[in-house]
Amino acid sequence: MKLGTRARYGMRALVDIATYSKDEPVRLKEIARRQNVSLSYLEHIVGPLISGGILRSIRGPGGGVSLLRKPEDIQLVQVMQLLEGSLSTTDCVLNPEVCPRSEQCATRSLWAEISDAMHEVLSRKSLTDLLDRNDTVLEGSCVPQSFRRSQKPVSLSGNEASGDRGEASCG
Amino acid sequence: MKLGTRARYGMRALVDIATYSKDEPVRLKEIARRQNVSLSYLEHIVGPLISGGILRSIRGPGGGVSLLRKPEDIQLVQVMQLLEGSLSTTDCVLNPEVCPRSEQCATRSLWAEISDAMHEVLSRKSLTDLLDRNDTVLEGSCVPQSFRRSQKPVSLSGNEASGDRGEASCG
DNA sequence: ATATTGTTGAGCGTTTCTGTCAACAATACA
DNA sequence: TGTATTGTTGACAGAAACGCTCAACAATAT
Repeated sequence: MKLGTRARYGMRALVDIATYSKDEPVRLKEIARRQNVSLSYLEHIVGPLISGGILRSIRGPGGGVSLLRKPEDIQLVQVMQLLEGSLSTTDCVLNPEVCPRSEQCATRSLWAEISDAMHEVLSRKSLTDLLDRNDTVLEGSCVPQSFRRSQKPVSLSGNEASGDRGEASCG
Repeated sequence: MKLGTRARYGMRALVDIATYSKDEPVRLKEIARRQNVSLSYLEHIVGPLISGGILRSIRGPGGGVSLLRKPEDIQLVQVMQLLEGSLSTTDCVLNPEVCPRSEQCATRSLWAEISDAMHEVLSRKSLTDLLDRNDTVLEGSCVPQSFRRSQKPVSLSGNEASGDRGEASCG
């Protein structure tokens, strides 16, 4: 039940934008730099937030992305659905017809309750709830997961293509 | 945030055992048949439940698995942790030290709240809560996900090794 | 002994995830 | 108009996770 990088990076990007976009849009390149995410990847993460009506984008010099609504009007449940897709823990929760046993299933209601619990937490929250904390220190970040797994990734042929960033993700 | 088959099959196996093991243990082969899961796979799913103290196993003829405690004493939160591992949505929720930004992270507390919400639902529930429903109809089940994806799995060289089971999972 | 049943680890094919690259579209500005 | 800048999109690739099978093994009953 671990979240993917899309949800984690995407949510942090939103916080970043809300923090640094006072009147002008924020360049993706800057978000990528501050959040230690590759620009190429961030573009794909931000895409759904734009088409989903959370962000507005402006191309060309002086362009970037900015919030389409005020932070208090951005529901995190919508953000999560755009970033991660449906929040339901099984397909049968949302689409009972995919399973002939749905009506009489002993476990389906449990999966539904778990899904609802997550949904409820996110329904109660807006982007503002992530900004209340006084951590404007968005620069610097976490050791990426790959660094925590094996003792030595060894980095064959001295390739440090992703390692030279040094740190990237986590929360 | 979809559950894997381990959680789904494992939970259904527990319900199956609670239903069909009145005094004698239940053979894995029978659970596998009723739940439409392969025996080989079920063995691996059941393993953690045995080592985790949920199930007792007896080898040899007349053997099988049975509940080590009464259903009302089996907390679903423990079952889930054995089947799925930690319920936390990110590593930093449980181990803040994996991430230097944990203390000041804008998003970490959100991930923690979601994790807690799931944890709380499962903490309130025991296996009994899955047995209350009068669906002893555990036989037959769902169309496996692989059947819903492509139109035709095609089954190269007429191999129906897993296809001849016809249906398997879902809830 | 032998058949039965659970236990464990290795491994394999597929899918998903994470991320990169390249071509492209739109805009600002000279 | 042209050029640099910025976002948009799709194809793709490597890595990891997932789902599952197989085979060797251990324990038990008869």
